[in-house]
Amino acid sequence: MRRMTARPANAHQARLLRLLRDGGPRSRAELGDRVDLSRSKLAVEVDRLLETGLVVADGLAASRGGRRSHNIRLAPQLRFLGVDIGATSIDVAVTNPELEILGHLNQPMDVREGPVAVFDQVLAMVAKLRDSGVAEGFDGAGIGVPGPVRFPEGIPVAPPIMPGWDGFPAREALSQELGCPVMVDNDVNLMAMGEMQAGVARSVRDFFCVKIGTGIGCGVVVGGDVHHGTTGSAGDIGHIQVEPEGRQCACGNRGCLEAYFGGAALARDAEEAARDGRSPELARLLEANGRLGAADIAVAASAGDGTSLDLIREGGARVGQVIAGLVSFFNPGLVVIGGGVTGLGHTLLASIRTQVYRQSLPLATGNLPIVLGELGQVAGVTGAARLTSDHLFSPA
Amino acid sequence: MRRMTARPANAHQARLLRLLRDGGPRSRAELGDRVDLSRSKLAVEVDRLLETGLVVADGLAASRGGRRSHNIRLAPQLRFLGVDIGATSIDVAVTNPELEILGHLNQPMDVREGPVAVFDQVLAMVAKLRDSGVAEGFDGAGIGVPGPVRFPEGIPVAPPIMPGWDGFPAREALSQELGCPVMVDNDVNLMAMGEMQAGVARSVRDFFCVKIGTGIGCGVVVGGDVHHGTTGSAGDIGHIQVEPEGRQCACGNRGCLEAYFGGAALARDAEEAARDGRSPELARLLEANGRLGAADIAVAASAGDGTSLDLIREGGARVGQVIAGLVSFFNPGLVVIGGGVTGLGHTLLASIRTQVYRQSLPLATGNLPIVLGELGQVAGVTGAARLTSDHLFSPA
DNA sequence: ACCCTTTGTCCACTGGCGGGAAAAAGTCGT
DNA sequence: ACGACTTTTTCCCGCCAGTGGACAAAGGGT
Repeated sequence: MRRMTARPANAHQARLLRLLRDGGPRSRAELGDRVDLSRSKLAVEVDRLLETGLVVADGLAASRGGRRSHNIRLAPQLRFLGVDIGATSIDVAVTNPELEILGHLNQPMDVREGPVAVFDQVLAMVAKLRDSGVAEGFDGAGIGVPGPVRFPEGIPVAPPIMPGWDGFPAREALSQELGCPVMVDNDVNLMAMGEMQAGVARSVRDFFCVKIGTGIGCGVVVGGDVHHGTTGSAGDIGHIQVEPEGRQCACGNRGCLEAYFGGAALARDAEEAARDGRSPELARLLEANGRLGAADIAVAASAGDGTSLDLIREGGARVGQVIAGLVSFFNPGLVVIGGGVTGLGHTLLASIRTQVYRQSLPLATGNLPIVLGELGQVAGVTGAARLTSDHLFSPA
Repeated sequence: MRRMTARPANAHQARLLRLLRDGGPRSRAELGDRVDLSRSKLAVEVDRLLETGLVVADGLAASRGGRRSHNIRLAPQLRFLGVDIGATSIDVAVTNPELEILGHLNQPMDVREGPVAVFDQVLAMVAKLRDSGVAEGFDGAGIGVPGPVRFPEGIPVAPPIMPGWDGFPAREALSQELGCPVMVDNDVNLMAMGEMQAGVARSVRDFFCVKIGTGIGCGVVVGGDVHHGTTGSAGDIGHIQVEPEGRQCACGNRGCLEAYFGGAALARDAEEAARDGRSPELARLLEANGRLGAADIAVAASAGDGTSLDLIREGGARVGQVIAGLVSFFNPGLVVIGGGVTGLGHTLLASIRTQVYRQSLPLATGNLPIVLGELGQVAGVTGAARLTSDHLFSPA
């Protein structure tokens, strides 16, 4: 089970591996066009990578009109594991070396049941994926948890919605179980990495990624790297105040963004509207399901329910208000909206956009796309796989 | 007048030059302790630097008990020029290679008079400094302007308070006049670099620096580098909304931070209080000076004037409210407050701190110092000198 | 067929770099 | 005051990685 995957010996090799990961198989010559190495040097480094087994030669490359050349590709049996632990569910996926998803499972689970129960569940899901034949062992795993993480160590710190996780040595524990290197980060940061790897943020170097799920968080990318902050809590925007002396929030303060928008607040508002009789549509859904969530509001809204539309618009305006401030501060090249509420779709997006474009200065917003994430449920696991592959594909 | 200063040939040399700049003269052996180079390699690189004239040998180093060694220092005749163009005044300073200020001039000047007039004034001040004998020519110059700058090109873009500067090729123009390389950046970014070079932010890698002068801006430092953002407008926090449907702001929106605090708003509020009869103290000062500024409010406040204290407290709370949000987002290791209103001192700081510590989560604020800048008026010019020296001390 | 292009391989030369040894010039103990 | 020991600088040799050119292999186009 344990698998000691080789690591590149130098920055050149690391560069080549990432090129092959992100651009797919190519010939030596095409690699040479991309890196600034002499032909001899390139040949030497590729040969060494072939020796370690990290890459293999296969098939002929498309001809460019001269001597035929063989393609070089990452060893096809490499497997990365991506785990995304959300507040209320777990995603686990296996990818090939190019970070394409080969198998994906999702299971509801409350993170508050604690690290032991959650990790048992994760391991069961991993076993199931393994049984399905997509992987035998893993060369690296990335885990996203819904709270701040002391980054290099991979240890959650003071996570508000994850009692029992504080200081839990997640990285160590899982590394033992899986027999491969493990990287841990905040789930929102991984979503950002996912969108950077395979989603809307490809080739954008400065952006942030707002995830609106049960809570609200934000992954910050500076110069292509995730910004963790001094204590690993960067992007924790759910408790920014949007209303002085506003609603009581679970964190103890008043008027936090999360007290107005995000899964929990939205559900509460919707249920209130259902019981008040303000929205017959929502009342009907509440009757049917026993409780309401973002998905129900989406349904009601698309059925033309005014109350639901108002809830989305008001929430979007609140989020937009916060984003507008952050855009002024950070001047990103892109803002990505993701998470459970993306089902609210264009109503939400329009509302956010209106607010941001109205409140920020033209220089910062002039050419600023605000878009929904492309990857949906696989953003987190893709980012997790990318995190661990970045680690594996860096000089030892 | 034109001066072609040599540049380091590789990253090792650049590293050595910066070590000598920031740590002062040292012997070869002490340099060897700091960089990971073999003795031979180090000797070769130092010899080359000696040949180019960027460094010189002088005097004996403090003995560590063996063969005596000579100190290596940056060529003492190197001179950097730092120019800080504020909204209402210009600072010009000349530094030695260690970025210590040898001569400093300050002149009031309204930036709205346009780039030509301002640059004439700058050149006059430079000439005066040159006449005073601190420098003959310059090896590099850094300029700070009070508005967004397209960074590598050194061109102001759409500066709200600087009509006539949009697109003005500041870098080119000044480079012609001074006969040396010129770097241009936002004045707030330079203040941040200054505090990082010689002030409170030494050895802090992630922080931001809020400058409250006529306007309000913020320099953002990530991993030791200034973050410019996609269009160069990162840190433009003066127009973050702090009050929905609040006061009309000059930018066209309502409720901007700058409409409540910062030099202009503060002066207006103070004059209003003076005329209302709410503050006899301020009325007296208004009578005496014809108008009021931050300094007058500081005087009144320290004389115990309640209205002035309230103004400071309320403004501090508003700034604190914005900073609290940014702290949650960015999770810095330090927040520096600088600019013209630092005269308001501890009343202001206390008010900001209260607000930030109350509104942000403990994980982000737990160990977060919020302090006044150390460098005051020389922060900008020091940062400007650092900017240009960083440029000069990087591989060609 | 012939020529040109592209790709892969080989090899000799160069220059950088590490580290040993010795020389230079101190400190410190006796 | 002298010798032993340290620290620093300088010199020098050998290793080896990387460069770039030559050459071979294997196509395409005319």
